Amino acid sequence: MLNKKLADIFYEIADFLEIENIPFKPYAYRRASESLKNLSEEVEIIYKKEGRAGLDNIPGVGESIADKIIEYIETGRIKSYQEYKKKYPFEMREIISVEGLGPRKIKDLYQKLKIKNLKDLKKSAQEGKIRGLPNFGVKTEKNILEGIKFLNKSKGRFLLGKILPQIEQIEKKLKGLKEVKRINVCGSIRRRKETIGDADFLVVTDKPNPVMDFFCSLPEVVKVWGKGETKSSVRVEQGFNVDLRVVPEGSYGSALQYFTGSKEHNIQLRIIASEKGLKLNEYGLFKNKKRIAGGNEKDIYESLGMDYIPPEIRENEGEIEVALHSFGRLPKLVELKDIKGDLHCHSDWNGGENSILEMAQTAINKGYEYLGISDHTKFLKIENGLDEKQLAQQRKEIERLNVKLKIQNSKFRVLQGCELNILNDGRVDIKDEALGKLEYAIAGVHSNFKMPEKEMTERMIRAMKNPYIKIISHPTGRILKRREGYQIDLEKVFRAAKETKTILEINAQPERLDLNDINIKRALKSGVRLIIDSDAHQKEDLSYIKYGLYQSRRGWAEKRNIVNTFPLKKLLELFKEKS
DNA sequence: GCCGTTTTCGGCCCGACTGTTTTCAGTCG
Repeated sequence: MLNKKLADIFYEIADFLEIENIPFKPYAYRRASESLKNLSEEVEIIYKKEGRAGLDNIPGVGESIADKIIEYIETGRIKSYQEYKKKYPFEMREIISVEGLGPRKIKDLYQKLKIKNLKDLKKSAQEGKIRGLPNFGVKTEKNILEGIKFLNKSKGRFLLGKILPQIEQIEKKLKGLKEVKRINVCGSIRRRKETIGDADFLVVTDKPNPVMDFFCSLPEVVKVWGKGETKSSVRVEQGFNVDLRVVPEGSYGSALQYFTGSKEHNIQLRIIASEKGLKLNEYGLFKNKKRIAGGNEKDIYESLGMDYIPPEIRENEGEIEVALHSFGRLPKLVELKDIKGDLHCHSDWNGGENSILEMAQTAINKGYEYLGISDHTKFLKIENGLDEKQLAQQRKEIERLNVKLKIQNSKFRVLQGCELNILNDGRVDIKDEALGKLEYAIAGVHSNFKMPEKEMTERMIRAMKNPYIKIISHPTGRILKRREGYQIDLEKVFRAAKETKTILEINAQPERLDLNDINIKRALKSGVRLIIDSDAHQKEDLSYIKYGLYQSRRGWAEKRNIVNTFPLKKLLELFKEKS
């Protein structure tokens, strides 16, 4: 957990340096921060194993930042950071989340009005005290108030699973216009990040006016922030902003590349361009004044001597080096059509909405080969968890259903699993004898989330040693925007998963997405097998699988890494490997 | 503060917009 803490500290130090108008250093600290956040190993372990040299190998970490990391590992604090905190005792990260405020303005607000947090800020703005400050005005004051309101309402980010359907609907409507020649959504939505700040559309059209008119008067639009020939910006009823930009056909590819991001990816790309004596911006890739690429995105990457990089992995997490053929190759990312089944869903046997038959029918319509029913077990009374006897009864129903399917000449099969509860000591709530009669069992932590890290890790590893438990569900327990995951040593969990041949789940519920992208990448590095599961509680939820798929693509997963891309026979053989 | 095969000093992505100014600083993506 130190990595994240240090990443936050360095990010804040960058803010402080910006306040003091110190050039370039903020950039260095932000880079180190980003690098730590995405590190697959904990810094204290690196330091213990390899000492200072190990820290020095972390990109963006040099002498001075290594010193600070060591200081923190050894003393639990960083002196220079504490001094900054004392000098600028305001809630930087809290206030900075207000749109339009950066470190410098925040410093002015503190020094002139003693504003220390969002509450102070709101009060001063409401009392009209801000408008009189140099470089502030009535409009800034008003924007601050609106910014605070927005923050309170939305906390700034939205789940991809809530936004994407809405955006796809708007895209479809815009596509229907005869004036629209090309359209794409870009930004973090195109990269399929788990949470989204806002949405951007890019459009090619000869007649921007009717397109903008149509866009700004969509029924879901509740406010028009601005409307012009090249850019319009609206708020939709769900509370997020959508921008639409019109770009010339010849710049469409470079604009798409630029507005898709990530920012870090783009910075790196521009550096590569400049090393080749080229200049890259949203209008194209230029050699001197001549545009050598821009019309489509693939040409940009190609002209820079790179393989095309799928949007989901454009995070400057090594994809650029690989695409440049410096080492390795880009992964051939898993696709939705590769998915052959779903092994984590719930039926009406434990209080779900739909019968096993209805769930199976939906799975058949999706083109799946198999569906695993994995209802909760008895410890979860609130979910009507099944006991050994009920599992046996359910088995009969599933067998009858499979016979019927066979008669209909369908190759589709329903499997019986269950979702066990990992008790405090790592045992589970169903007897082995009953587990032996199922095709597989999933196990997950559903209670006592606040256990200390060591105990939680041992708890989960003990469950993985159970030969009947083939899959661990939602391995970190996090719920987006609501709760952090449990304290758990994932490196140990990954190692144990590999040793015990236990599959880890990528739970595709939009608010879970657990494992997440970073942990998927780490798990794959450890040689762990993964599965994407919808955890559907009703038949419609089976389509959540795509959010897990996006997440696994962001984690560089290939088809071979994801076991529910395997045909049934191979999957069952895999289960037998562990026994 | 970091980085490096034109490197151990000198450069660090870049353009647009906003709100404040009256030529620009700060912020954003």
